[in-house]
Amino acid sequence: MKRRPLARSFYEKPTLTVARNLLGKYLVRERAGGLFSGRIVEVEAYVGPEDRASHASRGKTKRTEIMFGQAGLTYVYLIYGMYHCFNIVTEREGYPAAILVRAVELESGELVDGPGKLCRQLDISRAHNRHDLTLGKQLWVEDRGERLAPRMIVRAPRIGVEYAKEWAKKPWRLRIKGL
DNA sequence: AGATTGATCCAT
DNA sequence: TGGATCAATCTG
Repeated sequence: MKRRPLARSFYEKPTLTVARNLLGKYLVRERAGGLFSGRIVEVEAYVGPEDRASHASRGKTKRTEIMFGQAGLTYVYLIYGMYHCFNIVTEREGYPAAILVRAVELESGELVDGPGKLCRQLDISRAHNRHDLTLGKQLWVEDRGERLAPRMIVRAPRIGVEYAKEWAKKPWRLRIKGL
């Protein structure tokens, strides 16, 4: 099967637009045994330097500088010393924004619900930090023709960011309805 | 509700 | 250099 990674232009757009467009796309992982993929069913947007829920809101550090970088690259970090979270950088260079992929549906139909479990399942770790998703190697996102009507997308506040006060209320978690 | 676990960040 | 924090998950 031909590899058709989404182009950089897909990611160089307003983060909420990219987030919406990511739902129904496929996250593909290349392993020794072949290709494994999951249909993206839930994401969260982290947008701009003001967003207190975003790691980038405390400025550019060694860890977070990737969020200020080129769209279409990954931001993978370790959380609670145990779990990895997989994010995709969006928008223009210099503007910190990314999308956390929270849940996918495997080819088997199994729902992998939660960013830590998702990374464990697809064997994604910090080794994949700053990986370029537009190359179609090891890890990428592809379009398999699914188009979601707006009414199929449910918006809700982001998980686990209560410390962000006002920003925690923003409905920047997007999920395919019925999952 | 509590424990887990270690990288990161910043101030003591 | 020490300690608080954390975009999560599991167990009870």
